[in-house]
Amino acid sequence: MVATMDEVFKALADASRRSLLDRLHARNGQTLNELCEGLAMTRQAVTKHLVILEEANLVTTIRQGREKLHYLNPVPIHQIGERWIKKFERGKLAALSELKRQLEKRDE
Amino acid sequence: MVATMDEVFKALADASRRSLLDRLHARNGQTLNELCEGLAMTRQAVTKHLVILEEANLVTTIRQGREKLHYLNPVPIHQIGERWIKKFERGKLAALSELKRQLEKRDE
DNA sequence: ACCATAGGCAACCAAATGGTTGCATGTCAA
DNA sequence: TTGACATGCAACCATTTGGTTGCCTATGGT
Repeated sequence: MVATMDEVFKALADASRRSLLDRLHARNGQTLNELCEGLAMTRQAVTKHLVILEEANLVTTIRQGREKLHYLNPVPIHQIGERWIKKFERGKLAALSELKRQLEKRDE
Repeated sequence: MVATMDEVFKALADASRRSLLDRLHARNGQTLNELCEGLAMTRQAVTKHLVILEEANLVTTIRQGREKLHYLNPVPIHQIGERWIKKFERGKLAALSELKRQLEKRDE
């Protein structure tokens, strides 16, 4: 349950998994079969992706009878933004101007 | 040179590569050998990681004599934040309250 | 000119990844 | 209670990944 940031990054590395998050973002609380619709993948492949997303705490599930409802948990995504991306925003301009300076120096 | 968002996500998925970005963030414009220092990895392994970071446009290099200087390019990181993460920030509260509602419903 | 230094290239390897098929289990409805 | 439907589990497979070793090339200093 205590997903590491590494698990989140790894979970987000796959386009199919990002697409599943997109689908849940469009409509939350879908069943496995609903999430499979229109995908060029077997149900079992989707299950595996969903397990990885669950382990990264990006998706939470609720069993309801024979159905399993999948809910997007945006918190880890938000944390990536706060804890990781923002670190690189600071000094962004400084880094770029230094790069520009070096690129110009190269052509002297 | 036109790195896809998929390349960026994949590049960020590896902890060693994120650590290399951290090092460049701490001190920009390092050589390959400098970036290797203190790492439990051969130089060739680091080279491979740097190639992946370059292909994702996260790192730009300048050849200077026999040295190759590596510069962090924070733009793709910023774009992930803008184009991808922000999408999930919207409706974050809505998603969480819906999840809470469902969790409560489960226990009835 | 020579040698140490910085980096590049290629072959190879084990493990992880993303996918499949086949079968088992659990639940709802007639 | 029986069948259809929703999901779970496990074995298997090809490809990708992250790493290694060994050798080659290029540049700078003495």
